Amino acid sequence: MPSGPPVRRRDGTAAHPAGTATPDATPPPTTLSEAVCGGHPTGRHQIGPGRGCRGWSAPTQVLLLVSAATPGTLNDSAAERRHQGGSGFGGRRGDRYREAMAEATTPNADDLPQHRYDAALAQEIESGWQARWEADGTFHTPNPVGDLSEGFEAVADRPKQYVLDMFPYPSGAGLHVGHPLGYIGTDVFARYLRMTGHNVVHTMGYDAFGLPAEQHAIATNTHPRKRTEDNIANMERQLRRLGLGYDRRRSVSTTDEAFYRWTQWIFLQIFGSWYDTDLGRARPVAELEAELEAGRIPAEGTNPTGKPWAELDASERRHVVNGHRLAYLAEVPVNWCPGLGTVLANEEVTADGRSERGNFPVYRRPMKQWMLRITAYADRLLEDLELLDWTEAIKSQQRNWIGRSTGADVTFSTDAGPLTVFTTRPDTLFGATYMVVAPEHPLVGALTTDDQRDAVQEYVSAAARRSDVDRQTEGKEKTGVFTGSLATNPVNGESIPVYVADYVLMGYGTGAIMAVPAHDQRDFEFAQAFDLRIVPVIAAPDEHDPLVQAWTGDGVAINSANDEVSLDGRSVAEAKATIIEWLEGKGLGTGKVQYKLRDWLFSRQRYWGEPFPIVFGADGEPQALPESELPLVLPPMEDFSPKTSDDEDSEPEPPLGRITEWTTVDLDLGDGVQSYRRETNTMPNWAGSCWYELRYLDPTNTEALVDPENERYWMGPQSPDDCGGVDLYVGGVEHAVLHLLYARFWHKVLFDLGHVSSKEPFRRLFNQGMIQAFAYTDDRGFYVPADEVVEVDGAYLFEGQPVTREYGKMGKSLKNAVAPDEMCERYGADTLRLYEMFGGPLDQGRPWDTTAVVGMYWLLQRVWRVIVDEGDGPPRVSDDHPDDDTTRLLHRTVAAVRDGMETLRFNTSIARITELTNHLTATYPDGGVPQSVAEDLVLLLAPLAPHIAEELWARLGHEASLTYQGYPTFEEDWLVDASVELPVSVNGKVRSRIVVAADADADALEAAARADDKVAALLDGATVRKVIAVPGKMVNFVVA
RNA sequence: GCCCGGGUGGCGGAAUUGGCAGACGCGGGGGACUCAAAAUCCUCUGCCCUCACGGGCGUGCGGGUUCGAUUCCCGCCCCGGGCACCA
Repeated sequence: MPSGPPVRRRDGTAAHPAGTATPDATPPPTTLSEAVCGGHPTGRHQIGPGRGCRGWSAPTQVLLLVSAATPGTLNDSAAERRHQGGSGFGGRRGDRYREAMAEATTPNADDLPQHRYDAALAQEIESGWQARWEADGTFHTPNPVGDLSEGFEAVADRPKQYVLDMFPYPSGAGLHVGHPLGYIGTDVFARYLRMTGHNVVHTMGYDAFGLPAEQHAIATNTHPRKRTEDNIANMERQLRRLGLGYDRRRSVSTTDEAFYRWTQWIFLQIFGSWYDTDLGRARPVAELEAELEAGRIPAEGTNPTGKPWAELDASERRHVVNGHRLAYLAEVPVNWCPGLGTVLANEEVTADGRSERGNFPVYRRPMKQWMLRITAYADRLLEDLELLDWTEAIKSQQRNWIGRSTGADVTFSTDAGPLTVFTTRPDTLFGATYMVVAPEHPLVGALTTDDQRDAVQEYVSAAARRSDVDRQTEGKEKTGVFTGSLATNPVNGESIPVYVADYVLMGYGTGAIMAVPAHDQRDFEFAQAFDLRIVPVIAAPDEHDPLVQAWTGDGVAINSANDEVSLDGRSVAEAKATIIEWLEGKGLGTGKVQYKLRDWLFSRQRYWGEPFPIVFGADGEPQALPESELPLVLPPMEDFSPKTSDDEDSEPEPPLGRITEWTTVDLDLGDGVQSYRRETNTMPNWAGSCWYELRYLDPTNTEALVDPENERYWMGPQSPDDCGGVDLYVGGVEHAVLHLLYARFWHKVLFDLGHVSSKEPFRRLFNQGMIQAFAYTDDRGFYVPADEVVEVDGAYLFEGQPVTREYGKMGKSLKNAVAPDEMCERYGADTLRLYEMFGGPLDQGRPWDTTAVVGMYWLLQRVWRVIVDEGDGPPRVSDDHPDDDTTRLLHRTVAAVRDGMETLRFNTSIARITELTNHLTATYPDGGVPQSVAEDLVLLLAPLAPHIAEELWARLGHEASLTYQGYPTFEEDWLVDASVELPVSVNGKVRSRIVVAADADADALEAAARADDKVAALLDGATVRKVIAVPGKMVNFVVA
């Protein structure tokens, strides 16, 4: 390890490198094995009396790290610091910030202890250690191979852990205290893992393409790259200040050319493959071409000429192959958002038909756009959820979005030809009394009879005019028109009318349904409105009124038999199986699985995104750019604003299309040099986040997106049934069906093509809660700055006027944001970290309460005082052995703190550390805490409050950072008391307590309980019916 | 409407999952030290009755299982989130 930055003594007289002994001091440990007390990683840091490694303690060993980067602060005396206004306010019970700020200067600062842990000292410690960690590369983690592999052999035997945060969009507003909740959580966990002997990869990057940067750039007339880089720099500064232990060499931004080169490369892999449904995986299109050559029949709809492969020309063949690709161009109904000037994915449109970003209206229109065939993976995306350690909430959202339904396709005959429907209830086929086709159904024209033509045409065009928004807001009243045609029910030969109605959607199933009003509520409502027959075919319970609503529950089939098959008496499940078998035998239908998931609309008409590595030849068919052309760099532009409009019928115009010198290019793609037209759309901002976790593992690799060996080491399956992936992924719940579904899809494509060994990108997902805060409105309903509101006798006042309190998201609009920088200045980053972790389990939302932060500040001050003499600064620990009470509490604390760490319930760890600290201040009011106990306290605290822990560790005589120090361990023997106090209850009510030996058996417990005065009094004269004595738990007497 | 979460003091939250409800912290009350303050420390703080001793009630509500329920079962209520004419 390189030596640290210059180290200053507190009085500024002499500088020594960290851990270097002052002349009159006992030398500090100099070798690694000495310093780590038994040797990390496999060795455990033993606590308790009698362990071999004694700490080193000398009064003159007063080391304080000061940032090398801020030499100006080196000569600040404590007194000077105290006049800078930041100190002296945090420690007064009951103080409010504003009062503290008002008395910026503390009277007679020289009287204050020189070594008090106050805000100024905390910041000095923090910036000093942040600088040293950075200079030492403390959090650099080696890879098995490649550029970052130096030093891997030394850690190769450790278990690995990949701890990941959802990387942020670098917003211009900067962070508020709600943002880093998850980052602090992963940092605490990663630090704990390092101290328990793991090789931990942990870093942070930026998801920087997207609309806000572009919109802001347009507004301020700067290039989005400039804006993005400024925001990233600011965010890095804010995060650095929190002491987050990242391997910064691994940081990436999705907007880096070196990064999006590989985003484009992955797109080419997707474009270059097709989904083989027989094998259930993606394969390169070259293999498809070989199979087509060998006689494979092209997939339905991919060969409009109908000619055999051998007779197709090059362009026609290209068209056939393009129709199979996982990335394809298609004219489909898309979400057109004129207000943003771009199309959007289904996932980016809200339920009421508006854009998730900007809240502009979205219209469905057919347009030719890039699609990714995520539907090919619907089954695997659904099934593999079972392999994941995710919350049920997120899994169910994904299941819901994928929307798998099993049922059957059934074909009815009509005069216009066969009409196929999808149904999940083929068991109710005998109850089908009419049919409905969607207004957009291709058979509508053919089905419509002359006398119905006017009515149908009017209905269809009215439906087309209405946007999805209108259809939704009009409620669920059923409308429709009879087409004039009849269809034949294949199971009973009945003629039933065919209607056109907009409650049937073209985009799901076949766009046509068989209607069973007795057993489907929507069909029931339509049948009521149009006076259609309702034939029950499932026996409903007596209390069900068939005239009020459909019976959709279970039951036995009735009225369901023809000459060949009878469902009568069978359950729903049996009836389904029976009728599907019959339909398949007759060629009238097939069992079918249907999904709600649609293919992913992947193009955007925006500037600030990855350009597609695609060109179009003379035949208009898309072709891949050769890999040698990557990265295809986003060309510079003066005016990159999108063409926005409020006109629903406007046309998308990608900004890149305006750079005529860029849009055409001469290339040789195998047919000699020809002129090609570039794709001018860009990728959606989800592209980079679909794979960034892989790039962290090998950020400098120029040969591959990630070296397979590095991927296998960090993300590969750990056992035969393991899907592999990141060991812990922490982020907000808002990405349940966007990023998390897209990333899984890309990862599975890369898996199929052999680029990764893990089936899933994120093995374990943890959703951190959101920090919310109070906000206040005045009598006009306007928000007032929350930090200027005061509480007086339960009322809230702003500038003397009463205001109304609300509770909501923290942010600019509610004027209730609190910046982490402000907390760092008032208390230090360690206090902020502790406060954020103390609020509750990481997955729970919580209110922000600035007045409560001080509790954690006081805790750190107590910890500091346990170890450091506030007046002169030397450690005030002793070489004494701890007494048994202290040792026992220490072991219990260690056990509980470890448990909290492992379950991500850091709040309980902090509570236990507080208890230990309070015990030490009470037991050793005048100092003299045994050094071994002090060291364990510091190590316990280290993942949570790393700066103060490092500083105390150094002051206790250790040279090396404690980052890789072994975390304290406990011994079971110390967890049990010799005697325990147990409750004694009579008829379930606790009446007394007895003290017995911890291992007392049931008889001994009962005897001790009966001997208790209070219990004896209660039992006197009563009949004891039963005695329950549970050793180690309690005694209960049941009396008459 | 359907699907997921979740309801514990004034507040954030603990409780090894069937065995002392309320750890720890904030807020609040009282006190020590001090000329006074700051800093620090001690102490009380679920609700109700009682001068007190003590007693009663308490984990959203109502039932049930059990010697014993915050924990398990049944039925409701409320809050948060997601989906929503998906056949």
